[in-house]
Amino acid sequence: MPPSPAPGWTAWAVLPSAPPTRPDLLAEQIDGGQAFRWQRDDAGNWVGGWNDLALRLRLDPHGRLTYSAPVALQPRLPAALTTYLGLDPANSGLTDALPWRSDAHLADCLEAFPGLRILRQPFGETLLGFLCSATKQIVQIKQMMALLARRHGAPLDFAVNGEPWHRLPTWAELAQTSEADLRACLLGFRARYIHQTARFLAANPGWLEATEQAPYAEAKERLCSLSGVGEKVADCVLLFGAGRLEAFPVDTWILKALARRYGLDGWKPGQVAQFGRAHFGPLAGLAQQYLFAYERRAASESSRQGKK
DNA sequence: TGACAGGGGGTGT
DNA sequence: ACACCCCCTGTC
Repeated sequence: MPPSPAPGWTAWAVLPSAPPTRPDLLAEQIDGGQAFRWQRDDAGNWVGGWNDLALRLRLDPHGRLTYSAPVALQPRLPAALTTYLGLDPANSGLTDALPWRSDAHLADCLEAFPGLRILRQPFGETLLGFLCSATKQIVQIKQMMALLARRHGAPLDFAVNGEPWHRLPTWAELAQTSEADLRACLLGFRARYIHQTARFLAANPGWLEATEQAPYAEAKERLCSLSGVGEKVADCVLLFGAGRLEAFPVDTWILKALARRYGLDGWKPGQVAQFGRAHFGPLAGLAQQYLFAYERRAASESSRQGKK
């Protein structure tokens, strides 16, 4: 039996809470390593989602962010989208509290990516994404997420590029999935981490919710007790999935960025993290995202130049 | 066009 | 320090 036809999508509507932006900044915002579920559709729009929500995004000719969603989801938008994109009023103007006045490099980064926000994603989905991230690039992590969703996540009631759209599997669903089936989603050695974490979460109802609510230090300690979660992954989950802007994930990009821009050659991740918290303050995670974006762009520009 | 390294947004031992 | 898995990318 053929799938039922996809219901209609709403007309494109402006999201009033989003300041005008540029295509490259929108790409950095939703596809720059905070989230792994956004892709282009046949028309070049962004398509993505979280939980049971999915929608399309594009900029209108004035650079205003517009969205279109399956009609059934319309009542829950734009509030959910505003929160997801980190555009709630409480998050406005936070960059001004960063020490850019005394840090010329940070000032450059802020200027290069005006309006960049920390996303506010579902906690459990963020954990899944970053459990997959070890020694993987964004494109590969997105591939794992897409396979996990297609094979183990519930289909939602609409199609993207002619394919039914699936939400990510819940942790309860992952607990029912064999490690071999996870491996088949190109997870490699990460399959065991996810399998073990899923079993643990299934055996400890409420544990994830309590972790999300806990104070930063306690939440990080709890996350680090999970299989496959170290300091870097824990900080990513807390930053991008719980709005903890004090979390300062140190990955190889940040290691390189601080070595090069702040003279921290040879410093170890833990030392760099300590420097970050001391130098950038309680919003260190926000600063981190700007440094990260800046360093990635610099690397891609120099590699493009290096080619003939 | 097709192999073939090399390396990749870490964690665990 | 290394292994872990294995896909992507650049290169020949």
